[in-house]
Amino acid sequence: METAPPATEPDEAPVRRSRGRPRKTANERDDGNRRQALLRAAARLFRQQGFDATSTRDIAAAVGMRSGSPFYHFENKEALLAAVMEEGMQRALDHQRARMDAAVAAAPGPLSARDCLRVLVRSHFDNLLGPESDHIPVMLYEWRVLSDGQKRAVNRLKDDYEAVWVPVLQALQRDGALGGDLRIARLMLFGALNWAAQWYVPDGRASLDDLTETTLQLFLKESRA
Amino acid sequence: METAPPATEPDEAPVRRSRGRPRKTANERDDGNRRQALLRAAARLFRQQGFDATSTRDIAAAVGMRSGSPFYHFENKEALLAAVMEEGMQRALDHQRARMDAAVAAAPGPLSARDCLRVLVRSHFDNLLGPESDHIPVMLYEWRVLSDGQKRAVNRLKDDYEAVWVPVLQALQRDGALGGDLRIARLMLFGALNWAAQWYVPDGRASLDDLTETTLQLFLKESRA
DNA sequence: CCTACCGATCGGTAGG
DNA sequence: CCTACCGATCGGTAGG
Repeated sequence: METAPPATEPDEAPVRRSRGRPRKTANERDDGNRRQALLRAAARLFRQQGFDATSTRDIAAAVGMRSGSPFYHFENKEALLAAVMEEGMQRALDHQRARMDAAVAAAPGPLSARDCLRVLVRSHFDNLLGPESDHIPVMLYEWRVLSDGQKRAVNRLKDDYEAVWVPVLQALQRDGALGGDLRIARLMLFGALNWAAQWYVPDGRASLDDLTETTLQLFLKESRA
Repeated sequence: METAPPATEPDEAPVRRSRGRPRKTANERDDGNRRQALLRAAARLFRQQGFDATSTRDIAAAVGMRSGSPFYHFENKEALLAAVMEEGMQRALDHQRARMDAAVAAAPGPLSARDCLRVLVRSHFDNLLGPESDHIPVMLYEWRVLSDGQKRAVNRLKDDYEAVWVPVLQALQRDGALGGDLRIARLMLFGALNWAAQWYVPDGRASLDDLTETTLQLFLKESRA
């Protein structure tokens, strides 16, 4: 069953007339707004209480809807969770790319592997711990709820995300700056970073920049070169 | 309401007579068996499916009980979870101490900080990934379910567990073998280790010894000395 | 520890 | 997107 577009204009539509060209597809725009609101509320509640402990009624109430209405936007509760994760991963990927591009553009010469890692770690902390960043923790801690097909969809994005890291870690290992088996080193690095979702408090003693510096000091040795 | 001891002997009691001194408190012994069976089944199911997704009926069925019977042994579902975590933490602590004592006894001279860390990491992997080791992953991933009082009880054990690590990490940092802020380094180290509960498969390519070696190679630099 | 049961909650739907 | 509703499941209990 697909979600059909609403057949009628809501009668609480804004009274103010649109100037200039007509608002295209007021319904669609509203639809997008409500859908986005649901995703944001779901991400926050899923993170705070867990997927199972959050009822679709909780989510509906958080955005001022009645209990049945979320199912107008999402086929079921699982699909809502999958959408939270996919959007989170897509945004994380976009953010990572933007940060890398900006760093490359800002640097006078080519970036060292060390500099690349700094950018990747810093943007990872943004994605994990920054404002409005519940999506990724939800992905990390509610993974098992997804169906196999949903996992595959999110995994495609995760692969893209990790693909940026691999050559950087390889280069660091070649330089002797990173020890251990590469695959396990990567998993442990992500573990160290992702674990911060469990203990980091934004107003605490350390900023995300501080975390980033500590990460580099902890994981990198002096290069051979 | 407290769980009262059963007023009657179960009539499926073993027919064989006890020789020697009478089995003291046959009920108690049986009680312990059933309680232990519930804890094991609960740990396994909580880990596989999550706390909320596991019904007390699932747990009862797993040990051959009817739906209401777990509540003879545990006041409620939360208390069962708390017991799983407390037992897991207590056993982990015992295992850690035994491993350390054995290493000290086996060594010809005093243990280096590096050797201590190796023992601690290795025993941590046992606790996290070894056979019959669902309790600790459950503790890591269902923490938020506990009440404040339950958290406090488990935290006392966690503090004891971590207390063994702190001087070792301090010594390594003094030697220049460990970089970064000490508190954050500790959290990141535990993150790297604990994350393995998400990806490690026992029959896979790496043994727990392999994981331990990679951990040391990844986190430790050459000592200054 | 079982039998029999209850009240509450929940995901989801029909129909507008 | 709301109203009204349903079937299923669940944690937990009384009484033996």
